[in-house]
Amino acid sequence: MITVSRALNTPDKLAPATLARVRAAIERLRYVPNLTAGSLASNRSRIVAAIVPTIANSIFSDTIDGLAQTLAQHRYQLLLGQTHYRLDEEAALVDAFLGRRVDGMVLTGIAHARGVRSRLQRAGIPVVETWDLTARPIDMVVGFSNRAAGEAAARYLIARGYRSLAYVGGTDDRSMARLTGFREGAAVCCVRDVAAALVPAPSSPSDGAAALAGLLAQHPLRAVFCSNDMLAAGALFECARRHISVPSQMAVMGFADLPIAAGIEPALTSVAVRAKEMGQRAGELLLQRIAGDTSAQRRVDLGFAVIERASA
Amino acid sequence: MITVSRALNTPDKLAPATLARVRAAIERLRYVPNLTAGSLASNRSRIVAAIVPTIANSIFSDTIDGLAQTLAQHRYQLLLGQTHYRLDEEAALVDAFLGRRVDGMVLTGIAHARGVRSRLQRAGIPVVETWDLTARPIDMVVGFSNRAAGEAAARYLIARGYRSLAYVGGTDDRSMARLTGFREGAAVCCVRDVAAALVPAPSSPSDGAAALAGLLAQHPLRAVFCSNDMLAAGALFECARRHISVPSQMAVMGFADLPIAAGIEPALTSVAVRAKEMGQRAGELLLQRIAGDTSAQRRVDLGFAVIERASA
DNA sequence: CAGTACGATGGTAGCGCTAACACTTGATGG
DNA sequence: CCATCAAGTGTTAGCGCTACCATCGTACTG
Repeated sequence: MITVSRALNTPDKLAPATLARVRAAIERLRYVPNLTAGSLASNRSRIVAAIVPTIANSIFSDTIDGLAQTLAQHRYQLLLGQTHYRLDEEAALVDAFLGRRVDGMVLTGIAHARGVRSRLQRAGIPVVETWDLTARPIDMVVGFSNRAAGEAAARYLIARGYRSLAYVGGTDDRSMARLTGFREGAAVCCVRDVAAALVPAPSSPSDGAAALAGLLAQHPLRAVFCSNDMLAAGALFECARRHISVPSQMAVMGFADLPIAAGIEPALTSVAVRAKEMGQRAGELLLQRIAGDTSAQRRVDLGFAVIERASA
Repeated sequence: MITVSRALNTPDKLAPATLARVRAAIERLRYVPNLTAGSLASNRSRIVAAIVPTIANSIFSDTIDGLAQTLAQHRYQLLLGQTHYRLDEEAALVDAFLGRRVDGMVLTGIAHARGVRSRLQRAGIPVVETWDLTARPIDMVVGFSNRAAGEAAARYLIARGYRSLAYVGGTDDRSMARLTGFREGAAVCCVRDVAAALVPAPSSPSDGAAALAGLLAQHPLRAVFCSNDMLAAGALFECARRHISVPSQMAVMGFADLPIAAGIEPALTSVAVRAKEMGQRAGELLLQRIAGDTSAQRRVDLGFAVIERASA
C-alpha cells in the first residue's frame, strides 16, 4: 500500500487520521519497512560511504564522527571502509560501494589508484576528498594544505631559534607532503639538511620514541616535528627517559592537536587541524548535492593553526 | 541475464569460456552490478551493522577494525552507528539497521533499551554483544567480565601494599561494573571506602588529571585505577606536574592497554583486553551463523590480563 | 544403444517498495 | 450551478537482481 510508504516518508502529506491509523497498524503488525526495496525502487539508498586509511588512529575517527553526526541528522547511514594506507584496497572499496549504489562518498586524501577518478565521476554521485587540498578534485575537497602546515611548523621552530631540525612521520602521502613543506619552510630560512625518520603506520608513542632515538644517534638535534601527536608524545617520553629537558635542550612539536597534546607534561605545541569539522562539512556538502543543489563549493580550505604550548 | 549473476557470485559454476566472455562484456560495458537489487532478490544484504558508543575513543575502534577485517575477507560490508552512550540512540540505530535488512549485528555492552532484545530476536538475524559478558545474551556475546577485571585490579594493587585506593572512570555501564568489581576486590582484602571520581565521556588525559586533582583534594591516596589508559596518562601527567613520584608515592593503573601504556614514562601498568580480537571473533561468529552453522558458541570469554609495568 | 546422471545454461516470476499518474471529494469562485 | 482546483488516496508498472525450475547436451553405465 502506497499510503504506508507515505506515512513513513512524507507523513505531512497524509491526513492526520489516516496517518494515525497507519501508525497503529504498523505497531500492531510489528511491521519493519524494507529499506532495501525502497532503495531499489527510488534509486536513492540514503547511505553514504566513507573510506579512511584506518580508524585505529583517532585522527580519522574524529572526521568519521563529524560525518556520522551530520548524516544521522538527515537519516542517512554510514558505510565504512579501511584501506590500511593502500590504494588498491581503496579502489576495491570504491567499486564495492558503487555497487551498493551509495548516494555519496567521502575519501581520504587526493591520491587514488588508476581508474578510481573516472569510475566515480561516471557514477554521477557526489564525492568529497578530505585531509588535503587540490585544485583538481574528483568532485569536491574539504581539507587543508599539508605542505603549508609543514612549512608553518618549520617557520615556527626557526622563529624560536631552533636550527637543527628533524621530522618524524609516516610514509603516507599526506605525511610526505608535510615533510616537503617542512623542508621548504626550513630552506627559506636557510636551514637545509633536515633529517627525517619515517615510521610505518599505524604510529604509536613507541614508534616516536624509537625514531627520536635513531635520529639522536646520528645527528645533533635541537627540534623535532612529529607527524602526529602520538609520535610526539613518544618523543617527549624518550626525552624524559634520557633526562633531556624540553624545550630548553630539545623542542618537540606535534600535529593534529589531539586531546593528549594539551594534557601531556610538558604540554605539546602542535599544529591543530579541524578533523571533526572536516567530516561535518563533507557531510553537509554531500547532502546539499544529493538534494540537488549544485551551487556548493568545490573546495573548502579549513586551514590549520599552530598551537603554542610548553614543548616548543 | 542469469549467467552474469553467476559469473559474479559463483564463477566456478560456469564454463571457463563463458566466464571469460561475460567478464569481457562487463569490462566493455563498464557494467556495475547493483547489489541493492541483489539483496532484495536474495534476501541477503552482505552487510553487517556495528553499533558502538563512540569511535573517537580508540578502545572501540580497535574492535571495529578487527570486525571490519574479518568481514572484508568475506566480502561483507560494515554499516556503522554511534550511540554516544545513549540507549535510545542505540534503539533507533537498531531499528534503522533492521530496516536495511543487515545480515547480522554487533552491539556494545549488554544493557539495551526496552524492546531492543525482542525486536532483534524477532528479526532472526545473528547478534553479538561485546565488551562485557552475560549468561543471557540476546543471541551471542564475546567479551570479558568487567566486574572481574575491576576486582583483579584491586587485588593487584593491594597485593603490592597499596591500601588507599581510588577509581577514576566513565559513567557507562561497563565502567560502573569495573568500579563495582574494584570495590568488591578491595572489600575482600578488608579495604573499604574506595573513592571514585566519575568523568563524562569521551574521556581525555585532561579529565584524568582533573579527576586525580579532585580526589587528592579530598582523600589521602596511594593508588588510583583508571577506567582507561588515557585517563591514566592524564593522572601520570598530573603526578609529574605535582612532583609526585610514581609509583613510590602514587601508584597509577590503567585499563585497555592502549599503545600509549607501553610508551609512556613511567610505563603504565594496565589491564589488557583483546579489543581487536573481540571484533574478529564477533565477525567470525556472525559469518558462521549467517552460513547456517548453528553450532557456534553463544558465549566467548576472551578474558583480560594485568600487565605489570613501572607505574604500579 | 537406451537409460541415467550431471554439468552448463536459460526462462520466468517475484522480492517490497516508490514514481507517475489517475481518481475522488469537497471547497472556491464566477 | 458548474468549472476549477487542491488535498487526499489509490492503481499500476517496474527498479535489477536471484530462486526456482526447465532444458539441453554430453558422458557414463550396463
